[in-house]
Amino acid sequence: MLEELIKKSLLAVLEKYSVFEEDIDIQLEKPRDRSHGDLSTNLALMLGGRLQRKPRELAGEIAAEVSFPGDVIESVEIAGPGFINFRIASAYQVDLLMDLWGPEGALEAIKTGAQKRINVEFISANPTGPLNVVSARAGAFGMTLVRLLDAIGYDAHAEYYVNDAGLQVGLLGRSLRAHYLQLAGDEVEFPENGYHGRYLEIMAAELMEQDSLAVKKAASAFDDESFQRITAPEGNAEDWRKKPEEDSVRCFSKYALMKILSWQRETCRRFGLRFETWYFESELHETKRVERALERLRKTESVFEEDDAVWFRATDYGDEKDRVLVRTDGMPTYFLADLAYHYHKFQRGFEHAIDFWGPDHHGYIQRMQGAMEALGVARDWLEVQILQHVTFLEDGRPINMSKRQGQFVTMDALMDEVGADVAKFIFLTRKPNSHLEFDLDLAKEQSNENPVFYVKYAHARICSVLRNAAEAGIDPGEPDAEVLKRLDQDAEWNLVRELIRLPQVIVSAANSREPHRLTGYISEIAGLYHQFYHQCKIITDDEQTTLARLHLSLMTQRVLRRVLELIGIDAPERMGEKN
RNA sequence: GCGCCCGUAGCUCAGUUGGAUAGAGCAGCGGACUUCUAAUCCGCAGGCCGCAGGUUCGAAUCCUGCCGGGCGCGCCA
Repeated sequence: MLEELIKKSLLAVLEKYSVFEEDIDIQLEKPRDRSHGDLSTNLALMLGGRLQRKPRELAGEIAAEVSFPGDVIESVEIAGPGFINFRIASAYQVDLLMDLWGPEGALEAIKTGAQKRINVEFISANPTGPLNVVSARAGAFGMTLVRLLDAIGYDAHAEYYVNDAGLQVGLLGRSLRAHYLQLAGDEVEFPENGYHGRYLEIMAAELMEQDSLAVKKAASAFDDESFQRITAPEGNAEDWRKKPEEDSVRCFSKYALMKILSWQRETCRRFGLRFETWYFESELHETKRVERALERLRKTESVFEEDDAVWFRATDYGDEKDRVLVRTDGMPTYFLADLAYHYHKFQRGFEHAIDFWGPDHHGYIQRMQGAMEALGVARDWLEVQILQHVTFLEDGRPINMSKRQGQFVTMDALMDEVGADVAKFIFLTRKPNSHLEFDLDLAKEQSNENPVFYVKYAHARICSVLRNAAEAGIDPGEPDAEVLKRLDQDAEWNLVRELIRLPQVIVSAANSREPHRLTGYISEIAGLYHQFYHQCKIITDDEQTTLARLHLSLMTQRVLRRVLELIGIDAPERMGEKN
């Protein structure tokens, strides 16, 4: 690593001042202003006070004495109040660039994850309706983070938790049943707080037409292992209708759950989300994991009974209040099931777990981590990322997204209107913890001005240049260091300097859980390529120049593809209707 | 009331974890297509980084207090 080398060389000089490695954390950073060199350190400023020296003077001495092996550093200068600025030799920058070309694309060096297994859980929406746009944002973040973690050498596992055992599913069945009975002409009272979504009306209408064979067939959509436990209820809606209310509701619930999960899964596929596991809450109950988790927790003396309920002493673990585990009616709370779920996640051998939650769940973090701690799992084993809400604007006005009102923007509608790629890109331009305002009209009507096209266009433009080269009978072959070293224009080097940042961008995006750094990075790359394209004619009469610029184009293409792959966006060969 | 998040150009947001003259896109104004794709590029204009203190060589960034906005504070999930 270049930075390590510079630090080592600086430390060698610092010994004269009786400053050693353990005394100081040398910081190297890329200056904003390029005239300040490629890398800069503030160490003279940091040491000035301690050594009773003027920082600028000190910087001068250090700069004069420091030396580097090889021809890596071209120049060392002091500037400002005492910064020491380094200029990296262009030949060395070309070497760094070439590292990006191999099959691992210079990423071998950043694979620090040691194949540790990390579970990344996201979306986990209630199975009570189609996925909405909040889930879309979570999907874009979660899936990209999984790929980022894999890229730096972890074994990341995408997981979706299905709350199929709670009261909401019963309410869903009750609502579907009410819709159905209404269609069938029965007098029914709609359940209090029931689901009024149009999708349930449609589902009820479909049910009118379906015989038991059709119902069974609907279940066969689930072929993969995660969904083995999902089956269709026997018979058809007419049969269910005749049953006693409780049995009847159960059948309608089962059917609704099955249908909605098939929608959700299809929507995820369409959005490019690949979950390795769909984990069902009902399985936790069936396998007695909920009870066992409670038993285990009881042994820790952080459980007590009061008012006929069972409580977790969450206040001992940093929470504001103690929390109920088992309600007065003997039913476990969502919290207990969820904690059993996370404990099982731990038992399944994940060394770390990352959950993406909505902002309304942030008050839930303390009790969850507290309970895990009580069970003997380190507090930071579970990491919770809060994703702020998305406000969708249509006609300049926010859209009400309450499911209960039956009026919300679905993820499918979003993909229909703006496309999956545009949506993903926009979601990933903001950091997780900031609110996102998504103007639907702007995204679909003025989609040419969307940043995602800017990046795609840069990629397509490169493809076009390469096609033209091929047509002119030029075969650039593989990028070559000797050829690239002939680059001599500012626009070319601006691009080179940015391209070689790829590894560190990936590392920082992964470790900070901020995938939005990727979109910023490729927007920058795309911009620099467009500038280069305008400033430097690529295919010229000069064979050497042509070759060097084609190689630079190939490198840019490689980097754009790599990052677009991480985000899950298509890199088109040419721009057209579809993009 | 308590807790968490946010406040940066007219709008939407970045700001490399404390660095040098605070950036980009959109909107506005002015330029560049006989050209390897103009879905692009170049230029201009736009700022009390919510306010006030503090920490130090140095603060949009860290600490404290206000102001303003969002969310949470269930034996719901």
